[in-house]
Amino acid sequence: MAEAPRLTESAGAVFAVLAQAGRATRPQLASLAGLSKPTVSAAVAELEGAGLATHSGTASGGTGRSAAVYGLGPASGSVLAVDLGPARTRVRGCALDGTLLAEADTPRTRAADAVREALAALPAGAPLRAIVVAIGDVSAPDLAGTGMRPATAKAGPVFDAVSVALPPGVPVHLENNVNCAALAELHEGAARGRRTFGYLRIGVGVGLGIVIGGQVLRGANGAAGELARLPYPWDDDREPRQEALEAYVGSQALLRRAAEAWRETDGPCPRTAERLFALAAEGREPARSLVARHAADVGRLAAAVTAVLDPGLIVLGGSTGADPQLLSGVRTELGRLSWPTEVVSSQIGDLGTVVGAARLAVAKGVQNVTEGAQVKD
Amino acid sequence: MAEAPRLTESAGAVFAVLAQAGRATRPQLASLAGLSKPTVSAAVAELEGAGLATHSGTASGGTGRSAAVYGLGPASGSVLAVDLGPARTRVRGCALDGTLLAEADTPRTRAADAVREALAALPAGAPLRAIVVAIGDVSAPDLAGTGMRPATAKAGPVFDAVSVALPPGVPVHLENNVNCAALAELHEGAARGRRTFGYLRIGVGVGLGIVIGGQVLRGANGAAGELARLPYPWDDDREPRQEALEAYVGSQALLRRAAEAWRETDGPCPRTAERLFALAAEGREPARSLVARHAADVGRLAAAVTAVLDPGLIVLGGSTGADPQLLSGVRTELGRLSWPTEVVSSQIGDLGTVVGAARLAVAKGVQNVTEGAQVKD
DNA sequence: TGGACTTCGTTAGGAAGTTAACTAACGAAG
DNA sequence: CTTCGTTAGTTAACTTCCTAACGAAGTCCA
Repeated sequence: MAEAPRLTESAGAVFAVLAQAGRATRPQLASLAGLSKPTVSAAVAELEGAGLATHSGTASGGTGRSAAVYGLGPASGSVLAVDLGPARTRVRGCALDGTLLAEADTPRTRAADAVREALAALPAGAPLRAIVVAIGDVSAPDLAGTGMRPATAKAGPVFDAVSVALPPGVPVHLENNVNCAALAELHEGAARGRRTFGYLRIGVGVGLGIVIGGQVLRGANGAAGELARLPYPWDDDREPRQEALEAYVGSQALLRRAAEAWRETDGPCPRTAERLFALAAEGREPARSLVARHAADVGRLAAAVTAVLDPGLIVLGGSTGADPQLLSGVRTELGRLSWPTEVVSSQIGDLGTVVGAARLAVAKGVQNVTEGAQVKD
Repeated sequence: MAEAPRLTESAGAVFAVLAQAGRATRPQLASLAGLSKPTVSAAVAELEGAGLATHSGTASGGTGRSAAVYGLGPASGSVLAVDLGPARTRVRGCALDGTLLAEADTPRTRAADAVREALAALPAGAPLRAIVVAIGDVSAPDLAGTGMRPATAKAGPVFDAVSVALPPGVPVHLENNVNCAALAELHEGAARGRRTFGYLRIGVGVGLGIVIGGQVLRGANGAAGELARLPYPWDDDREPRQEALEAYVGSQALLRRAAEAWRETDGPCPRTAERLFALAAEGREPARSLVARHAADVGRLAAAVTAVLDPGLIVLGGSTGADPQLLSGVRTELGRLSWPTEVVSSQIGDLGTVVGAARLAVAKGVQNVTEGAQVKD
């Protein structure tokens, strides 16, 4: 790769806000970046020269002279987001303004194919600036040196399988899938406009994505939000066991309790959480009481989060957590136990993880441009 | 008050690092503030003119020309820290470099006297730039408008009693006492050099001060770290009750359990937690097993914190929590349940709260100088 | 069609800070 | 006592960005 033409500080700032806005006029860029008009003019000229911005039409704002509109140029390049989900692998390629450029979706086993497919669909001439891989595991610094690796064996093999398909020389960032989904809620979901909130995901397992001041909180071991480790059961005369909480509040446990509670007269016992919730929505017993009970359990989980963080907002997500049937039960239990805290359902479904990973990748990619060099971490 | 002579940005930056360092030469200021020598020279001249800095001797660094040393000037003023503790009220007046200028300590009932005493001992000519009041309560914005007030009735009356003694026109900041103690550990205690940790205080009640990236985390309601609201008891067949945890793990509960476990042959039953710990230190039963049990309980509390935050370090404080006898038991239980997390005992005793409040007040005071105006929040 | 008005973008002058080079002051070695 | 190396502080030229003012290019309205 040729000499990276280092940008001046103001040009970097303008590029960052241009990427965020997608397309903008010079006066808009000036106000967004907090710079003066002459400085923005100079910066735009610089970006245009480097191919990082292009003139893309004009905008007439009713009265007055019409302004030139700028968008990202071809040299700005793209980023890649990979969600190594439990069942499917989802890949997205995006421009630095967040535009979707390529998409792929395969079964987990064909993860590398999905990556190759998406890479092939990206524009060839421009640089790939960052890769974010979302995994259902805590990640740790790679012992070898530069990169990151999943901390446990859980996500290791799939990650390795995908790694071989990734182009060399591009910074790869590992991120927890719940954290990614939280970012998706922050940017285009139920937590838009917030600076601090918790994204509580309830499905087969439980997890929490913490956003404080617009930033994901990762923790010293990248394990912040790993609620499965909350002490449970916990009472004067009971010893907590490791990971017992997940076995209790996860969807497996929900189905197990359904099997126990179900009578012959209740009809066929549901095999999936979705089916159980559907029956509950029809008001059928014992589905309804099981779901109500589940809501109280989730409310307690939320109370544990609130007791520590007091985030002000909790977004419920995940295969069982996102169901609006839970909302009132969760709110009641949380209100009973803890601080006034808003509770809403996720607005983004299964795609949350890729979407959030793409947001993160875009942010890394923009950093890569504005800081001129490879971005570490 | 006369026209506040607004400082230039660089002079403000230099003042901030000078306050932090206490005394420094111009080259030191340049490197600390990240400014060039000429700029620092200009800034120092500006500060000296405003009385915010004074020449205070020279430092010869072995070889080469000896540099002029500067310290804070008389116009830099002072700040006040007030700890409204459950038994005693502690007040400290400090210069903006942290130097202790005045100190007072009275029973809780004579809080206003302590404030007046300390105020009288502060230099008269210079402005009082900030007041921080530490209380054992969550604080909320004052309904009247500008200030803050304790959120519940718990600390309200004492706060009002102190308020009348505070000079008008000085920004008052309320802060939770546990958060203050956490700041003390951060700056001059067991968490020195850390950026993120949790300060777990166990005494009559339980509380957690959270420091992330050197900043105290307050939460949406100022209630972050109010662990008393953790769901407890919690099991498949048990309903959590509000505030039940504090009644269980607080020192009252410890003494209640001691009374239950004590036999005639064990000698006199201890009336205070200190006495119980002393007996345990001698290896006497049942004190030893009660303390061991308490350690496991604290470990579970720590595990709840770790599951949410993964802070990497937990500092144990408070009347029972700070006892080193707990350490190994807490570490064992925490290690069993959660992530690798360092656990150490507090290095600062009862003074932690005032010391931390003073740190906070100094920070506010420096902001007050560099930003020229009243600092809100 | 031609002001009147509004907004865009550029030009000119100034404020603030940086680098580079120079002078000033101090200690130690000859 | 001089000389040399080292560090402090100043001066000068240059960079970057801002404010202010002006010319350019639109819309609105008679």
